[in-house]
Amino acid sequence: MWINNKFPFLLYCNCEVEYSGRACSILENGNYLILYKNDKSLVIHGGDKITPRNYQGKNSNLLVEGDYLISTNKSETIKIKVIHVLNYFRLANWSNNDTIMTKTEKELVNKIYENWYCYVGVKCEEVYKEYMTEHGPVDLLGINNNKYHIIEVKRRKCNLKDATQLRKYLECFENKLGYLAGPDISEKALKYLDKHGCKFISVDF
Amino acid sequence: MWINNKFPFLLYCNCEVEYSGRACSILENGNYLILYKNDKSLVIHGGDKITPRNYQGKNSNLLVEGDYLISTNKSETIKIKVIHVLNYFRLANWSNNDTIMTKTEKELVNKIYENWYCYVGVKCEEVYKEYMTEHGPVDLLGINNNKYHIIEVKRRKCNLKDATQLRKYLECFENKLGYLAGPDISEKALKYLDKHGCKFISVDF
DNA sequence: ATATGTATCTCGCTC
DNA sequence: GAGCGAGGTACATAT
Repeated sequence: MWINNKFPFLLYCNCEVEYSGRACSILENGNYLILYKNDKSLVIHGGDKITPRNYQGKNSNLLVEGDYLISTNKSETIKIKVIHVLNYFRLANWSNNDTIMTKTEKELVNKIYENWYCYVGVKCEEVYKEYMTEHGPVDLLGINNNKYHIIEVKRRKCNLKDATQLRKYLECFENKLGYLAGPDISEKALKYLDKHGCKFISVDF
Repeated sequence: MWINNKFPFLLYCNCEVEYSGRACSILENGNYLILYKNDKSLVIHGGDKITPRNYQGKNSNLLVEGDYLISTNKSETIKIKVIHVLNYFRLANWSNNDTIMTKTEKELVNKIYENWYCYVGVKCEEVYKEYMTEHGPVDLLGINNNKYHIIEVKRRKCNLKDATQLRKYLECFENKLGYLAGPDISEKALKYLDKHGCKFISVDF
């Protein structure tokens, strides 16, 4: 057989792919790159784009039936008809290290937290990070004289969706003022904030 | 040199990766799989997970400087220090075909559109798909006796975010009734709908 | 080019 | 396991 049960492996081949599960899809005949990883996740990459043509999450099962590779995971199935193998080898000692990120949302949250008055313009007796509400945790909450200052922080340009997310949190308080904080904001989002008496805070790295 | 300027190619190697751009990241030394595709996109895959450890969008530039691979795209830079090449070859005739999907949100929208009374329970003189409002297009809008029936459709289980999205659209109308439609709904989302006088419509493939 | 919304989102975290 | 939010989201589409 052209495949053994050793993994992780890489298979570059001419094939066709059928998927059925949450959705359904067909990938017509062509040359694609198939990876079966350490965590038993499966990805099928085409000649362009970053995202795979098809995939299966970790702990998927893979078995060979004649010329077919059959991948199953819960109620999702991928059927690969392998017509011609172009390249096949084990990816020995493939590393599972993760990328360590900086410039995260947490950094921006801390920046506002450490320089509260500078960004919010109101001195608060109490300031909380990740304050839990009925609708989930708010990034920042400051309390001044029984008035609640609620801040939703984004590390990228804020959009309309972010503004509505803020509003969701505002519903949890009575005497309140809402803020959306980030490096930039879209016009629609700014208008929405204005309309609902909320403010935008410009904060960057 | 261990690399020529032919692409698309595949490189399995021991390396370290540094990224700087919208964010910053470091990937410590290990064995990773690097793909440079037809569209000049770059992906660096680790031994687990579906998503790449690092990537560059289409039309990125790639050049070799000694032992370093330098990828640039607009203001984003990836620097790969290649310590040892484990495998390297061209991916000749790599196909750019896309997966053809079925069971999409559009199908569900059409299903409700075609069987309006069956799902909504109200006969409407006018029914529109993708009806444009100040806050963007609503999936479905039905008008009956000057009352507006607004439906937000999801192909998967509906959540709280979906319910708040619906509410955003409702702000654009006066005499209105809101609906969230999908195969299933989370408890919190259902409670939220209830609280705001909206309904859930169960629709499936 | 910018803006907006979807995704078999994926992934991590919390309950 | 379900639910919720972040993401250098990526990607398609409309403007």
